[in-house]
Amino acid sequence: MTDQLFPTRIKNAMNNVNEPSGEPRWLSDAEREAWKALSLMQLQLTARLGQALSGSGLSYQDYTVLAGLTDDPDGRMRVVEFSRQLGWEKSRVSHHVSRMIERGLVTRASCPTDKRGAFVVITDEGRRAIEAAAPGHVATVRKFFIDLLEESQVEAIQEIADTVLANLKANCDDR
Amino acid sequence: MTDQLFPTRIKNAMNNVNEPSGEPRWLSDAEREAWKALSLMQLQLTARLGQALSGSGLSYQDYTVLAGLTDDPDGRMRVVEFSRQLGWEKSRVSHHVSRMIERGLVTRASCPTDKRGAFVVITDEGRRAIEAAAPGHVATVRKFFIDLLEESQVEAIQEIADTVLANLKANCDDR
DNA sequence: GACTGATTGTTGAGATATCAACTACCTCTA
DNA sequence: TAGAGGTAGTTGATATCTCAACAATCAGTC
Repeated sequence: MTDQLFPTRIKNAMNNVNEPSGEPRWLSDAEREAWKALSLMQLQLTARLGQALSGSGLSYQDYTVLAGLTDDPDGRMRVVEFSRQLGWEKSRVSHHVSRMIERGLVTRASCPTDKRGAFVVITDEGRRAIEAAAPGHVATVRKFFIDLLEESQVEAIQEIADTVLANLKANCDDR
Repeated sequence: MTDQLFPTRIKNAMNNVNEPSGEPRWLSDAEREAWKALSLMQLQLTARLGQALSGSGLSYQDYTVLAGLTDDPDGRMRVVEFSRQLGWEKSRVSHHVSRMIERGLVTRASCPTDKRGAFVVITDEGRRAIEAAAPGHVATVRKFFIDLLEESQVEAIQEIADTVLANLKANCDDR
């Protein structure tokens, strides 16, 4: 019916690299709507999580970084590892960490085994900040996401994401 | 085992508004991992879609806007409607449209029935741009997402997103 | 050891997004 | 019709992200 995002109405395919011959396989309504709904959900959800955190003085991104650090016994993590785990560009990690350093939430430390490397280390202040924010944050995630879903749906998400991520990793370079 | 993002290690809950009494209900490993994987998937996927579009001169955001416009018979859409459909702040829509106007992809038009309102209207050039980009984009969405999933998984996504979005809408204001 | 190519992280410039005003208009009520 | 409160959209300042370039180091090979 509607053809937003992947318009079925557009029929004059030009410069079509991936489907060099003939008509491309357009998405069905169901496929298109599912992708749209998922994108919208993710946007609204992260916006909501961020706004619920606002009282704590942490952004959702700050929280994510600090949570990553508390996962390590020594409260530290390599920049490159953040980049991978969060799906952030390395420069994004670097810039964001710089900002967090200015606020006293984390520190940088050099890596003894790889002299190029740098650790991000959580400070006491950073630890206090996430400890204060965590219960409220988890409650928000529950209220707006987890508690709305059946266990099977959580499993479905995991399976889907794993499949997609594995495929992305397998095709890192090619277009 | 791991406790990233929602550290089970953090036990000293303070300032906990949402769970005023006692220990918060932390997320299980499965719940935490599923949410993390989903977030990562979305990030990597949109990054990949954007990078696949790069040859066309359109960003993923540009594509999204143009696709929304081609969905309308007159190739136009209200700013407020974009805001809702894409989950963008209205100022984000406004700024982005301004940039697209400079590139000749869209225009603004006043709304006769609501004099506060503004339409975003696709131009011929905008139409040419998305027509050129669409087949490749759809192919990318298929390659990295849709074609990897069973029909039942697409349905599951739709159901989950609908549930979550409905709940978000129901709790627009309260914290 | 020294060369080559890849990896790690930072930086600065430019692009994009958010936030808080602000204007203009609508809608409802009296 | 006037007023009050809400909605639509823009703007500018600020915050954040991306991209390309760069320096430093690593890993493998000769």
